Amino acid sequence: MKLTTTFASFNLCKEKTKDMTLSNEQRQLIEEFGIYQENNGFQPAVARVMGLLLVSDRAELTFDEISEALNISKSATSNALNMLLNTGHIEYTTFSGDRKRYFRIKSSNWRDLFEKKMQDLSYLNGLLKRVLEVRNRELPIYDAKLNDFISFMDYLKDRMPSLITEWEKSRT
Amino acid sequence: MKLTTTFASFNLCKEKTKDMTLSNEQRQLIEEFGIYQENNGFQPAVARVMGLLLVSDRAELTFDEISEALNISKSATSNALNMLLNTGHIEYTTFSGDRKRYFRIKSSNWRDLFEKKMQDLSYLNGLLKRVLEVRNRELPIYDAKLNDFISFMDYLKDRMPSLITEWEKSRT
DNA sequence: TCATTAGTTCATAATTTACAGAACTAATTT
DNA sequence: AAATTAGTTCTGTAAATTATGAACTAATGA
Repeated sequence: MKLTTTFASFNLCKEKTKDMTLSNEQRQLIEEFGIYQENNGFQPAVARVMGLLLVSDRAELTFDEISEALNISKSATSNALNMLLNTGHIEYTTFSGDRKRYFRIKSSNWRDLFEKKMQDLSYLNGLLKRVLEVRNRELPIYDAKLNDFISFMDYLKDRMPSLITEWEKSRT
Repeated sequence: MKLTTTFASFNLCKEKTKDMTLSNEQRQLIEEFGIYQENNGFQPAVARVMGLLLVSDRAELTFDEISEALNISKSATSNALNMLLNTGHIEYTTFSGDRKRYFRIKSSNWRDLFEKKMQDLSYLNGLLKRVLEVRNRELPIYDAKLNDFISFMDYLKDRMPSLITEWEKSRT
């Protein structure tokens, strides 16, 4: 364990009031969120980094803080951060006179995440439409059931913009 | 390659008109759907079995037909079918005087699949609510953004039943 | 000029997974 | 009683995944 807390004499923008110690609930939640995101196709370490940036009291963390908080090697940290940068899940800020990068969850992340889930459903729907085209069932009942699902997905996609508008109105 | 087409003299319920040969488009679609379902956490072979049962001209296929059509071993077939039975994605019928089981995609599968996607979002939302509870951010803007997402997910969940009703009405 | 910082890249080790093949079972048929 | 059918279960393994540690780079600081 290394002491990382430094007392810089001037501290303009970086919110260094909080230190990095995580409560047990925070650690627990990082793991649960991590497993959730593993199931969404993220590598374990990548998923934990997302979790840490999400539950940490500090919104922005440095490379070393992440590496130490999660007890993962520098290479794993490097790999995870670049992964998340490339996929647009995180971003970083810098401060003049400080070589470190401060990583945080991208603010647009939530809307994007939902957008992606919808696009995923849309892709599935495209596949299912092709299924109807290529298969040749004797009984029309099977196609009818599949058509129902496709139709509902299309309906949902159509209604989504107005749903968002309604939601925005509902919370003024 | 083995000849599997048998000409039973009486053929009451089983739709044996079609044989099992798959077109190139069908094979292609099995792979694409397979990859899609791999990304949803299914094992490759399991995902291919789902794909086959989806795109096949025959709605119901036997163990051996599946094994041969996909060129996977009996153990892989057994494992895949039991997996899919346990998770409720497929079911089977039997016919008296025939020891084979005829596997097909569960008819409720589409609604269930959508239901599951929604439950997944709901679980994520639960995690994010806990995130707000355990973390202690200086700047309220971060919590506000997360709250927006949570709020929209809750709204969507509330509206879902009425959306389904509206959709049903819209297609009479 | 030497040391330190903030990472990156590479080779490799440790797991994990996903399947094949063979041996097995339990029921049915010959 | 022997053979066949319709699978299941077990063992081994090839391949893929994931992370580590060490060596490296490029910039800054003493």
